[in-house]
Amino acid sequence: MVAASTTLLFEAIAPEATGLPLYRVVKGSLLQAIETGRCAPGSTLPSESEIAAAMRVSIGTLRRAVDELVAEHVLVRKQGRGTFVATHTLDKFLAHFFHVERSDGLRELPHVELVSFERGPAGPEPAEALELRIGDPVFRIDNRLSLQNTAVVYDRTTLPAAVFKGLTEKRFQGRPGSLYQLYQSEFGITVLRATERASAVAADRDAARVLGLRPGQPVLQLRRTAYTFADRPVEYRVSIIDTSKHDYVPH
Amino acid sequence: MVAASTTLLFEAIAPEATGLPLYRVVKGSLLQAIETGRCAPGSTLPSESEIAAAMRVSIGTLRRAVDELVAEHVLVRKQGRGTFVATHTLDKFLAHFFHVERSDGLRELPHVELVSFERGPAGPEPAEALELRIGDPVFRIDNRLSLQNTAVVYDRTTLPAAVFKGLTEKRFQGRPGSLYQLYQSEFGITVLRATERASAVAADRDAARVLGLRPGQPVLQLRRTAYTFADRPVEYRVSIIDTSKHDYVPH
DNA sequence: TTTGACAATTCATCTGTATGACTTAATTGA
DNA sequence: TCAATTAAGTCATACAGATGAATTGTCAAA
Repeated sequence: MVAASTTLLFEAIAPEATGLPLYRVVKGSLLQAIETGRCAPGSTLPSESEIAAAMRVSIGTLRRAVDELVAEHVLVRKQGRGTFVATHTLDKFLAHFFHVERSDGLRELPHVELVSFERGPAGPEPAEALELRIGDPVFRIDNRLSLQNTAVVYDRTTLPAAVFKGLTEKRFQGRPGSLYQLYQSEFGITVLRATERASAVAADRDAARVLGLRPGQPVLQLRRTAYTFADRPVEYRVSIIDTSKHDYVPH
Repeated sequence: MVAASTTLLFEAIAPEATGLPLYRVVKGSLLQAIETGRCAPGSTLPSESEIAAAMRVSIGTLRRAVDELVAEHVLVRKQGRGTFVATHTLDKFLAHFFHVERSDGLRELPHVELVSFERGPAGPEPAEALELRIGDPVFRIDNRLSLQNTAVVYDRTTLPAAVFKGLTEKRFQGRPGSLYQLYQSEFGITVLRATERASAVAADRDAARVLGLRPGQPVLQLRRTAYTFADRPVEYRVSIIDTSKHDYVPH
Protein backbone atom coordinates (compact mmCIF):
# COMPACT_ATOMS: atom_id res chain seq x y z
CA MET A 1 0.00 0.00 0.00
CA VAL A 2 1.05 3.56 -0.62
CA ALA A 3 -0.78 4.78 2.44
CA ALA A 4 2.37 4.80 4.53
CA SER A 5 4.24 7.09 2.13
CA THR A 6 1.22 9.30 1.76
CA THR A 7 1.12 10.04 5.45
CA LEU A 8 4.78 10.91 5.17
CA LEU A 9 4.12 13.28 2.28
CA PHE A 10 1.10 14.94 3.81
CA GLU A 11 0.63 15.46 7.49
CA ALA A 12 -2.74 15.97 9.09
CA ILE A 13 -3.97 19.53 8.90
CA ALA A 14 -4.43 20.93 12.36
CA PRO A 15 -7.85 22.53 12.86
CA GLU A 16 -5.97 25.70 13.64
CA ALA A 17 -7.48 29.14 13.77
CA THR A 18 -5.63 30.84 10.94
CA GLY A 19 -8.82 32.50 9.83
CA LEU A 20 -8.17 30.88 6.48
CA PRO A 21 -10.72 28.44 5.02
CA LEU A 22 -9.61 24.88 5.45
CA TYR A 23 -9.43 24.24 1.72
CA ARG A 24 -6.91 27.04 1.39
CA VAL A 25 -4.77 25.56 4.13
CA VAL A 26 -4.90 22.28 2.26
CA LYS A 27 -3.95 24.07 -0.94
CA GLY A 28 -0.97 25.62 0.77
CA SER A 29 0.10 22.25 2.06
CA LEU A 30 -0.06 20.79 -1.43
CA LEU A 31 1.81 23.75 -2.85
CA GLN A 32 4.55 23.35 -0.29
CA ALA A 33 4.94 19.68 -1.12
CA ILE A 34 5.40 20.60 -4.77
CA GLU A 35 7.58 23.62 -4.10
CA THR A 36 10.00 21.75 -1.87
CA GLY A 37 10.31 18.96 -4.38
CA ARG A 38 8.61 16.30 -2.24
CA CYS A 39 6.36 15.91 -5.25
CA ALA A 40 8.49 16.32 -8.35
CA PRO A 41 7.17 17.75 -11.62
CA GLY A 42 5.63 14.98 -13.67
CA SER A 43 5.05 12.72 -10.70
CA THR A 44 1.68 11.28 -9.79
CA LEU A 45 0.06 12.44 -6.60
CA PRO A 46 -1.48 9.88 -4.27
CA SER A 47 -5.15 9.40 -4.97
CA GLU A 48 -7.60 11.99 -3.70
CA SER A 49 -9.02 9.67 -1.09
CA GLU A 50 -5.55 8.87 0.21
CA ILE A 51 -4.47 12.49 0.52
CA ALA A 52 -7.78 13.40 2.12
CA ALA A 53 -7.33 10.62 4.64
CA ALA A 54 -3.73 11.58 5.36
CA MET A 55 -4.69 15.20 5.93
CA ARG A 56 -7.80 14.23 7.93
CA VAL A 57 -9.96 16.28 5.64
CA SER A 58 -13.06 15.41 3.67
CA ILE A 59 -12.59 14.54 0.05
CA GLY A 60 -14.73 17.49 -1.00
CA THR A 61 -12.41 19.91 0.76
CA LEU A 62 -9.34 18.34 -0.79
CA ARG A 63 -11.05 18.45 -4.14
CA ARG A 64 -11.68 22.14 -3.86
CA ALA A 65 -8.01 22.78 -3.12
CA VAL A 66 -6.96 20.66 -6.08
CA ASP A 67 -9.53 22.47 -8.24
CA GLU A 68 -7.76 25.76 -7.67
CA LEU A 69 -4.32 24.33 -8.31
CA VAL A 70 -5.58 22.82 -11.54
CA ALA A 71 -7.00 26.20 -12.53
CA GLU A 72 -3.56 27.71 -11.89
CA HIS A 73 -1.89 25.00 -13.98
CA VAL A 74 0.09 23.71 -11.02
CA LEU A 75 -1.63 20.33 -11.17
CA VAL A 76 -3.15 18.37 -14.02
CA ARG A 77 -6.02 15.96 -13.49
CA LYS A 78 -6.73 13.02 -15.74
CA GLN A 79 -9.90 11.11 -15.10
CA GLY A 80 -9.24 7.48 -14.44
CA ARG A 81 -5.48 8.00 -14.25
CA GLY A 82 -4.66 10.36 -11.43
CA THR A 83 -3.49 13.85 -10.61
CA PHE A 84 -0.04 14.97 -11.74
CA VAL A 85 2.35 17.77 -10.94
CA ALA A 86 2.47 19.95 -14.04
CA THR A 87 5.54 19.95 -16.25
CA HIS A 88 6.51 22.45 -18.89
CA THR A 89 5.85 21.15 -22.36
CA LEU A 90 6.08 22.80 -25.73
CA ASP A 91 2.30 22.70 -26.01
CA LYS A 92 1.90 24.43 -22.70
CA PHE A 93 4.50 27.03 -23.59
CA LEU A 94 2.70 27.77 -26.83
CA ALA A 95 -0.68 27.99 -25.14
CA HIS A 96 0.24 30.04 -22.08
CA PHE A 97 3.38 32.01 -22.76
CA PHE A 98 3.73 32.60 -26.48
CA HIS A 99 1.18 35.11 -27.63
CA VAL A 100 2.26 35.77 -31.20
CA GLU A 101 0.30 34.38 -34.11
CA ARG A 102 -0.01 35.05 -37.79
CA SER A 103 -2.58 37.64 -38.83
CA ASP A 104 -4.80 34.89 -40.21
CA GLY A 105 -4.82 33.17 -36.81
CA LEU A 106 -2.24 30.44 -37.44
CA ARG A 107 -0.37 29.51 -34.28
CA GLU A 108 2.86 27.54 -34.35
CA LEU A 109 5.95 26.90 -32.29
CA PRO A 110 8.75 29.34 -33.04
CA HIS A 111 12.19 28.27 -34.17
CA VAL A 112 14.77 29.70 -31.76
CA GLU A 113 18.32 30.84 -32.59
CA LEU A 114 20.73 32.11 -29.99
CA VAL A 115 22.08 35.54 -30.87
CA SER A 116 24.23 36.24 -27.83
CA PHE A 117 24.88 34.94 -24.34
CA GLU A 118 26.73 36.86 -21.67
CA ARG A 119 27.06 37.34 -17.96
CA GLY A 120 27.14 40.80 -16.47
CA PRO A 121 25.68 43.29 -14.01
CA ALA A 122 21.94 43.96 -13.92
CA GLY A 123 20.69 47.25 -15.30
CA PRO A 124 18.02 49.27 -13.53
CA GLU A 125 15.03 47.92 -15.42
CA PRO A 126 15.74 44.18 -15.10
CA ALA A 127 16.91 44.75 -11.53
CA GLU A 128 13.62 46.25 -10.51
CA ALA A 129 11.57 43.58 -12.25
CA LEU A 130 13.64 40.76 -10.74
CA GLU A 131 13.80 42.37 -7.29
CA LEU A 132 17.58 42.58 -7.45
CA ARG A 133 19.96 45.43 -6.79
CA ILE A 134 21.46 47.24 -9.74
CA GLY A 135 24.74 45.55 -10.58
CA ASP A 136 23.80 42.13 -9.23
CA PRO A 137 25.07 39.41 -11.57
CA VAL A 138 22.66 38.29 -14.27
CA PHE A 139 22.68 36.37 -17.54
CA ARG A 140 21.72 38.29 -20.65
CA ILE A 141 20.49 36.00 -23.38
CA ASP A 142 19.35 37.25 -26.77
CA ASN A 143 17.35 35.01 -29.08
CA ARG A 144 15.77 35.32 -32.46
CA LEU A 145 12.43 33.56 -32.94
CA SER A 146 11.21 32.60 -36.40
CA LEU A 147 7.82 31.54 -37.68
CA GLN A 148 7.58 29.93 -41.09
CA ASN A 149 11.28 30.63 -41.65
CA THR A 150 10.78 34.34 -41.07
CA ALA A 151 12.34 36.21 -38.15
CA VAL A 152 9.49 37.72 -36.15
CA VAL A 153 10.60 38.16 -32.54
CA TYR A 154 13.82 39.38 -30.95
CA ASP A 155 13.94 38.28 -27.29
CA ARG A 156 16.24 39.87 -24.74
CA THR A 157 16.07 37.75 -21.61
CA THR A 158 17.60 38.53 -18.21
CA LEU A 159 18.05 35.81 -15.58
CA PRO A 160 19.35 36.23 -12.02
CA ALA A 161 22.71 34.45 -11.81
CA ALA A 162 22.01 33.51 -8.22
CA VAL A 163 18.99 31.49 -9.28
CA PHE A 164 20.52 29.93 -12.40
CA LYS A 165 23.85 28.90 -10.93
CA GLY A 166 26.14 27.20 -13.39
CA LEU A 167 24.23 28.16 -16.52
CA THR A 168 26.56 28.19 -19.53
CA GLU A 169 26.12 28.92 -23.19
CA LYS A 170 26.83 25.28 -23.94
CA ARG A 171 24.15 23.98 -21.59
CA PHE A 172 21.82 26.57 -23.00
CA GLN A 173 22.55 25.66 -26.61
CA GLY A 174 22.22 21.93 -26.07
CA ARG A 175 18.85 22.10 -24.36
CA PRO A 176 16.24 19.67 -25.69
CA GLY A 177 12.97 21.61 -25.36
CA SER A 178 11.76 25.08 -24.54
CA LEU A 179 13.49 27.55 -22.28
CA TYR A 180 11.01 26.93 -19.48
CA GLN A 181 11.65 23.19 -19.72
CA LEU A 182 15.34 23.93 -19.16
CA TYR A 183 14.53 26.06 -16.13
CA GLN A 184 12.50 23.22 -14.69
CA SER A 185 14.68 20.23 -15.45
CA GLU A 186 18.07 21.83 -14.81
CA PHE A 187 17.32 24.38 -12.12
CA GLY A 188 14.12 23.11 -10.54
CA ILE A 189 12.27 26.29 -11.37
CA THR A 190 8.69 26.06 -12.49
CA VAL A 191 7.32 29.17 -14.12
CA LEU A 192 3.72 29.55 -13.04
CA ARG A 193 2.61 32.90 -14.39
CA ALA A 194 3.88 35.99 -16.15
CA THR A 195 2.83 39.61 -16.35
CA GLU A 196 3.16 41.53 -19.60
CA ARG A 197 3.15 45.15 -20.67
CA ALA A 198 3.13 46.13 -24.32
CA SER A 199 3.97 49.33 -26.13
CA ALA A 200 4.76 50.43 -29.67
CA VAL A 201 8.27 51.70 -30.35
CA ALA A 202 10.53 52.39 -33.29
CA ALA A 203 12.91 49.51 -33.99
CA ASP A 204 16.41 50.27 -32.72
CA ARG A 205 19.49 49.33 -34.74
CA ASP A 206 19.98 45.98 -32.99
CA ALA A 207 16.39 44.87 -33.43
CA ALA A 208 16.28 46.08 -37.02
CA ARG A 209 19.41 44.10 -37.86
CA VAL A 210 18.27 40.89 -36.16
CA LEU A 211 14.76 41.04 -37.62
CA GLY A 212 15.75 42.43 -40.99
CA LEU A 213 13.76 45.64 -40.71
CA ARG A 214 14.39 49.30 -41.41
CA PRO A 215 15.53 51.11 -38.28
CA GLY A 216 12.64 53.23 -37.04
CA GLN A 217 9.96 50.86 -38.26
CA PRO A 218 7.13 50.48 -35.70
CA VAL A 219 7.50 47.29 -33.68
CA LEU A 220 5.71 45.98 -30.63
CA GLN A 221 7.76 45.95 -27.48
CA LEU A 222 6.66 43.41 -24.87
CA ARG A 223 8.09 43.44 -21.37
CA ARG A 224 7.45 40.26 -19.43
CA THR A 225 8.25 39.22 -15.91
CA ALA A 226 7.86 35.51 -15.15
CA TYR A 227 7.16 34.25 -11.64
CA THR A 228 7.51 30.97 -9.83
CA PHE A 229 6.08 29.91 -6.46
CA ALA A 230 5.37 32.61 -3.89
CA ASP A 231 5.37 35.16 -6.72
CA ARG A 232 9.13 35.14 -6.90
CA PRO A 233 10.32 36.73 -10.16
CA VAL A 234 12.79 34.56 -12.06
CA GLU A 235 12.89 35.98 -15.56
CA TYR A 236 12.64 39.37 -17.20
CA ARG A 237 12.27 39.47 -20.95
CA VAL A 238 11.88 42.23 -23.46
CA SER A 239 10.51 41.02 -26.78
CA ILE A 240 10.61 43.07 -29.93
CA ILE A 241 7.91 41.82 -32.29
CA ASP A 242 7.58 42.55 -35.98
CA THR A 243 3.80 42.84 -36.29
CA SER A 244 3.64 43.47 -40.01
CA LYS A 245 2.39 39.93 -40.64
CA HIS A 246 1.72 38.80 -37.07
CA ASP A 247 -0.30 39.94 -34.07
CA TYR A 248 0.16 39.92 -30.35
CA VAL A 249 -2.82 38.00 -29.01
CA PRO A 250 -3.08 37.99 -25.21
CA HIS A 251 -5.45 35.76 -23.37
CA MET B 1 -43.04 34.25 0.25
CA VAL B 2 -41.17 34.37 -3.00
CA ALA B 3 -41.38 30.64 -3.54
CA ALA B 4 -44.31 30.95 -5.91
CA SER B 5 -42.52 33.32 -8.25
CA THR B 6 -39.36 31.24 -8.04
CA THR B 7 -41.09 28.19 -9.43
CA LEU B 8 -42.33 30.40 -12.23
CA LEU B 9 -38.83 31.65 -12.95
CA PHE B 10 -37.17 28.26 -12.81
CA GLU B 11 -38.81 25.06 -13.83
CA ALA B 12 -37.69 21.68 -12.60
CA ILE B 13 -34.80 20.25 -14.55
CA ALA B 14 -35.80 17.00 -16.16
CA PRO B 15 -33.36 14.17 -15.46
CA GLU B 16 -32.91 13.97 -19.18
CA ALA B 17 -30.13 12.17 -20.97
CA THR B 18 -28.43 15.04 -22.74
CA GLY B 19 -25.05 13.63 -21.86
CA LEU B 20 -24.35 16.95 -20.20
CA PRO B 21 -23.58 17.09 -16.48
CA LEU B 22 -26.56 18.24 -14.47
CA TYR B 23 -24.79 21.33 -13.19
CA ARG B 24 -24.25 22.48 -16.77
CA VAL B 25 -27.90 22.04 -17.56
CA VAL B 26 -28.65 24.13 -14.50
CA LYS B 27 -26.16 26.74 -15.67
CA GLY B 28 -27.83 26.89 -19.05
CA SER B 29 -31.20 27.33 -17.41
CA LEU B 30 -29.88 30.22 -15.34
CA LEU B 31 -28.23 31.76 -18.37
CA GLN B 32 -31.45 31.57 -20.33
CA ALA B 33 -33.37 33.27 -17.54
CA ILE B 34 -30.86 36.12 -17.63
CA GLU B 35 -30.59 36.25 -21.39
CA THR B 36 -34.32 36.43 -21.97
CA GLY B 37 -34.67 39.15 -19.38
CA ARG B 38 -36.68 37.11 -16.88
CA CYS B 39 -33.92 38.12 -14.49
CA ALA B 40 -32.95 41.69 -15.29
CA PRO B 41 -29.44 43.04 -14.80
CA GLY B 42 -29.05 44.31 -11.26
CA SER B 43 -31.90 42.23 -9.91
CA THR B 44 -31.53 39.81 -7.04
CA LEU B 45 -31.89 36.13 -7.75
CA PRO B 46 -34.00 34.00 -5.43
CA SER B 47 -31.91 32.43 -2.69
CA GLU B 48 -29.82 29.40 -3.55
CA SER B 49 -32.04 27.05 -1.56
CA GLU B 50 -35.13 28.37 -3.32
CA ILE B 51 -33.71 27.97 -6.80
CA ALA B 52 -32.39 24.53 -5.95
CA ALA B 53 -35.81 23.51 -4.68
CA ALA B 54 -37.57 24.93 -7.75
CA MET B 55 -35.23 23.09 -10.09
CA ARG B 56 -35.39 19.89 -8.01
CA VAL B 57 -31.63 19.86 -7.72
CA SER B 58 -29.32 19.67 -4.72
CA ILE B 59 -27.91 22.93 -3.46
CA GLY B 60 -24.37 21.73 -4.22
CA THR B 61 -25.22 21.25 -7.86
CA LEU B 62 -26.86 24.66 -8.12
CA ARG B 63 -23.87 26.17 -6.35
CA ARG B 64 -21.48 24.71 -8.89
CA ALA B 65 -23.49 26.23 -11.73
CA VAL B 66 -23.53 29.61 -10.00
CA ASP B 67 -19.78 29.28 -9.34
CA GLU B 68 -19.08 29.17 -13.05
CA LEU B 69 -21.38 32.08 -13.83
CA VAL B 70 -19.68 34.13 -11.14
CA ALA B 71 -16.30 33.24 -12.63
CA GLU B 72 -17.60 34.49 -15.99
CA HIS B 73 -18.86 37.71 -14.39
CA VAL B 74 -22.45 36.95 -15.31
CA LEU B 75 -23.49 36.80 -11.65
CA VAL B 76 -22.18 38.47 -8.54
CA ARG B 77 -22.44 36.89 -5.11
CA LYS B 78 -22.53 38.83 -1.87
CA GLN B 79 -22.41 36.86 1.32
CA GLY B 80 -25.33 37.65 3.58
CA ARG B 81 -27.14 39.57 0.85
CA GLY B 82 -27.79 37.40 -2.12
CA THR B 83 -26.78 36.70 -5.70
CA PHE B 84 -27.23 39.39 -8.33
CA VAL B 85 -27.29 39.59 -12.10
CA ALA B 86 -24.18 41.54 -13.09
CA THR B 87 -24.49 45.08 -14.35
CA HIS B 88 -21.89 47.09 -16.17
CA THR B 89 -20.26 49.62 -13.90
CA LEU B 90 -17.39 51.96 -14.45
CA ASP B 91 -15.28 49.90 -12.07
CA LYS B 92 -16.00 46.74 -14.00
CA PHE B 93 -15.27 48.42 -17.30
CA LEU B 94 -11.95 49.64 -15.98
CA ALA B 95 -11.02 46.25 -14.58
CA HIS B 96 -12.09 44.04 -17.47
CA PHE B 97 -12.15 46.04 -20.67
CA PHE B 98 -9.79 48.96 -20.36
CA HIS B 99 -6.21 47.75 -20.49
CA VAL B 100 -4.28 50.97 -20.73
CA GLU B 101 -2.37 52.30 -17.76
CA ARG B 102 0.39 54.79 -17.15
CA SER B 103 3.94 53.46 -17.33
CA ASP B 104 4.27 53.74 -13.56
CA GLY B 105 1.22 51.52 -13.11
CA LEU B 106 -1.42 54.15 -12.37
CA ARG B 107 -4.87 53.08 -13.57
CA GLU B 108 -7.72 55.52 -13.96
CA LEU B 109 -10.96 55.96 -15.82
CA PRO B 110 -10.52 57.72 -19.15
CA HIS B 111 -12.34 60.89 -20.08
CA VAL B 112 -14.24 60.30 -23.32
CA GLU B 113 -14.95 62.84 -26.07
CA LEU B 114 -17.00 62.06 -29.14
CA VAL B 115 -15.11 62.82 -32.34
CA SER B 116 -17.62 61.65 -34.92
CA PHE B 117 -20.83 59.67 -35.20
CA GLU B 118 -22.22 58.32 -38.45
CA ARG B 119 -24.32 55.58 -39.97
CA GLY B 120 -23.12 53.78 -43.04
CA PRO B 121 -22.30 50.46 -44.69
CA ALA B 122 -19.97 47.98 -43.02
CA GLY B 123 -16.49 47.58 -44.44
CA PRO B 124 -14.90 44.16 -44.88
CA GLU B 125 -13.01 44.08 -41.59
CA PRO B 126 -15.86 45.06 -39.23
CA ALA B 127 -18.25 42.92 -41.26
CA GLU B 128 -16.19 39.82 -40.72
CA ALA B 129 -15.69 40.48 -37.01
CA LEU B 130 -19.39 41.18 -36.47
CA GLU B 131 -20.54 38.29 -38.68
CA LEU B 132 -22.34 40.66 -41.04
CA ARG B 133 -22.25 41.01 -44.80
CA ILE B 134 -20.21 43.77 -46.32
CA GLY B 135 -22.46 46.78 -46.75
CA ASP B 136 -24.84 45.91 -43.92
CA PRO B 137 -25.78 49.05 -41.99
CA VAL B 138 -23.59 49.90 -39.03
CA PHE B 139 -22.84 52.82 -36.74
CA ARG B 140 -19.31 54.21 -36.87
CA ILE B 141 -18.44 56.04 -33.67
CA ASP B 142 -15.07 57.67 -33.07
CA ASN B 143 -13.99 58.68 -29.59
CA ARG B 144 -10.96 60.25 -28.04
CA LEU B 145 -9.98 58.98 -24.58
CA SER B 146 -7.87 61.08 -22.26
CA LEU B 147 -5.97 60.24 -19.11
CA GLN B 148 -4.80 63.06 -16.85
CA ASN B 149 -5.99 65.56 -19.45
CA THR B 150 -3.81 64.03 -22.13
CA ALA B 151 -5.24 62.34 -25.23
CA VAL B 152 -4.00 58.74 -25.22
CA VAL B 153 -6.45 56.55 -27.13
CA TYR B 154 -8.37 57.03 -30.36
CA ASP B 155 -11.25 54.55 -30.54
CA ARG B 156 -13.01 53.65 -33.78
CA THR B 157 -16.07 51.61 -32.84
CA THR B 158 -18.42 49.78 -35.20
CA LEU B 159 -21.86 48.63 -34.06
CA PRO B 160 -24.41 46.61 -36.07
CA ALA B 161 -27.39 48.88 -36.73
CA ALA B 162 -29.73 45.92 -36.53
CA VAL B 163 -28.72 45.33 -32.92
CA PHE B 164 -28.63 48.96 -31.84
CA LYS B 165 -31.90 50.09 -33.41
CA GLY B 166 -32.68 53.73 -32.84
CA LEU B 167 -29.24 54.76 -31.67
CA THR B 168 -28.68 58.46 -32.29
CA GLU B 169 -25.84 60.84 -31.65
CA LYS B 170 -27.98 62.62 -29.09
CA ARG B 171 -28.73 59.46 -27.09
CA PHE B 172 -25.08 58.57 -27.34
CA GLN B 173 -23.88 61.96 -26.14
CA GLY B 174 -26.28 62.15 -23.24
CA ARG B 175 -25.39 58.77 -21.81
CA PRO B 176 -24.68 58.75 -18.09
CA GLY B 177 -21.97 56.11 -17.71
CA SER B 178 -19.72 53.98 -19.88
CA LEU B 179 -20.47 52.77 -23.35
CA TYR B 180 -21.21 49.27 -22.10
CA GLN B 181 -23.67 50.64 -19.58
CA LEU B 182 -25.49 52.29 -22.46
CA TYR B 183 -25.58 49.03 -24.38
CA GLN B 184 -27.09 47.33 -21.36
CA SER B 185 -29.60 49.89 -20.18
CA GLU B 186 -30.81 51.10 -23.58
CA PHE B 187 -30.48 48.03 -25.76
CA GLY B 188 -30.47 45.17 -23.29
CA ILE B 189 -27.09 43.99 -24.44
CA THR B 190 -24.66 42.73 -21.84
CA VAL B 191 -21.08 42.46 -23.02
CA LEU B 192 -19.58 39.35 -21.45
CA ARG B 193 -16.17 39.00 -23.02
CA ALA B 194 -13.92 40.43 -25.69
CA THR B 195 -11.04 39.17 -27.80
CA GLU B 196 -8.13 41.42 -28.63
CA ARG B 197 -5.28 41.49 -31.14
CA ALA B 198 -2.51 44.04 -30.93
CA SER B 199 0.07 45.25 -33.40
CA ALA B 200 2.39 48.21 -33.81
CA VAL B 201 1.72 50.59 -36.69
CA ALA B 202 2.65 54.08 -37.79
CA ALA B 203 0.07 56.67 -36.81
CA ASP B 204 -2.08 57.66 -39.79
CA ARG B 205 -3.10 61.27 -40.37
CA ASP B 206 -6.42 60.95 -38.53
CA ALA B 207 -4.92 59.34 -35.47
CA ALA B 208 -2.02 61.76 -35.40
CA ARG B 209 -4.38 64.72 -35.52
CA VAL B 210 -6.72 63.42 -32.82
CA LEU B 211 -3.91 62.39 -30.49
CA GLY B 212 -1.59 65.27 -31.27
CA LEU B 213 1.25 63.14 -32.62
CA ARG B 214 3.54 63.28 -35.61
CA PRO B 215 2.18 61.18 -38.50
CA GLY B 216 4.28 58.06 -38.71
CA GLN B 217 4.98 57.84 -35.00
CA PRO B 218 4.72 54.26 -33.69
CA VAL B 219 1.39 53.62 -32.00
CA LEU B 220 -0.24 50.48 -30.73
CA GLN B 221 -3.23 49.29 -32.72
CA LEU B 222 -5.71 47.18 -30.80
CA ARG B 223 -8.52 45.35 -32.55
CA ARG B 224 -11.25 44.18 -30.24
CA THR B 225 -14.41 42.20 -30.80
CA ALA B 226 -16.91 42.18 -27.92
CA TYR B 227 -19.39 39.36 -27.44
CA THR B 228 -22.64 38.90 -25.58
CA PHE B 229 -24.53 35.70 -24.76
CA ALA B 230 -24.04 32.72 -27.05
CA ASP B 231 -20.82 34.31 -28.30
CA ARG B 232 -22.71 36.75 -30.48
CA PRO B 233 -20.43 39.60 -31.57
CA VAL B 234 -21.94 43.03 -30.89
CA GLU B 235 -19.05 45.46 -31.16
CA TYR B 236 -15.89 45.83 -33.19
CA ARG B 237 -13.42 48.44 -32.09
CA VAL B 238 -10.03 49.54 -33.34
CA SER B 239 -8.08 51.50 -30.76
CA ILE B 240 -5.01 53.53 -31.57
CA ILE B 241 -2.97 53.96 -28.42
CA ASP B 242 -0.15 56.42 -27.84
CA THR B 243 2.22 54.31 -25.74
CA SER B 244 4.90 56.94 -25.18
CA LYS B 245 3.77 57.39 -21.57
CA HIS B 246 1.32 54.49 -21.22
CA ASP B 247 1.31 50.74 -21.68
CA TYR B 248 -1.14 48.17 -22.89
CA VAL B 249 -1.52 45.74 -20.01
CA PRO B 250 -3.63 42.69 -20.84
CA HIS B 251 -4.82 40.29 -18.23
C1' DT C 1 -33.18 59.93 18.81
C1' DT C 2 -29.58 56.93 19.28
C1' DT C 3 -27.52 52.88 20.60
C1' DG C 4 -26.92 48.03 21.13
C1' DA C 5 -28.48 43.33 21.46
C1' DC C 6 -30.78 40.01 18.87
C1' DA C 7 -32.94 37.33 15.28
C1' DA C 8 -33.59 36.25 10.44
C1' DT C 9 -31.78 35.66 5.94
C1' DT C 10 -28.24 34.65 2.85
C1' DC C 11 -24.04 32.89 1.05
C1' DA C 12 -19.57 30.15 2.54
C1' DT C 13 -17.46 26.21 4.16
C1' DC C 14 -17.14 21.40 5.49
C1' DT C 15 -18.46 16.71 6.00
C1' DG C 16 -19.91 12.13 4.41
C1' DT C 17 -21.71 9.11 1.10
C1' DA C 18 -23.19 7.16 -3.31
C1' DT C 19 -22.84 6.46 -8.15
C1' DG C 20 -21.02 7.08 -12.87
C1' DA C 21 -17.13 7.39 -16.27
C1' DC C 22 -12.60 6.57 -17.69
C1' DT C 23 -8.15 4.06 -17.70
C1' DT C 24 -5.21 0.35 -16.95
C1' DA C 25 -3.98 -4.18 -16.04
C1' DA C 26 -5.21 -8.83 -15.18
C1' DT C 27 -7.93 -12.65 -16.56
C1' DT C 28 -10.24 -15.59 -19.54
C1' DG C 29 -11.32 -18.32 -23.48
C1' DA C 30 -10.83 -19.67 -28.22
C1' DT D 1 -0.93 -16.43 -29.11
C1' DC D 2 -4.29 -13.05 -29.08
C1' DA D 3 -8.54 -10.78 -28.62
C1' DA D 4 -12.34 -9.94 -25.59
C1' DT D 5 -13.88 -9.58 -20.95
C1' DT D 6 -13.46 -8.44 -16.26
C1' DA D 7 -11.92 -6.12 -12.26
C1' DA D 8 -9.73 -2.54 -9.80
C1' DG D 9 -8.32 2.09 -9.22
C1' DT D 10 -9.07 6.85 -10.18
C1' DC D 11 -11.36 11.16 -10.97
C1' DA D 12 -16.30 13.31 -11.94
C1' DT D 13 -20.77 14.18 -10.58
C1' DA D 14 -24.56 14.42 -7.37
C1' DC D 15 -26.92 14.39 -3.07
C1' DA D 16 -28.15 15.69 1.92
C1' DG D 17 -27.22 18.08 5.83
C1' DA D 18 -24.56 20.76 9.43
C1' DT D 19 -22.13 24.77 10.87
C1' DG D 20 -19.91 29.40 10.19
C1' DA D 21 -19.83 34.28 8.58
C1' DA D 22 -21.76 38.53 6.77
C1' DT D 23 -25.64 41.53 6.28
C1' DT D 24 -29.96 43.58 7.38
C1' DG D 25 -33.84 44.78 10.03
C1' DT D 26 -36.30 44.76 14.59
C1' DC D 27 -36.99 46.34 18.91
C1' DA D 28 -36.04 47.47 23.52
C1' DA D 29 -33.13 50.31 26.49
C1' DA D 30 -30.57 54.47 27.30
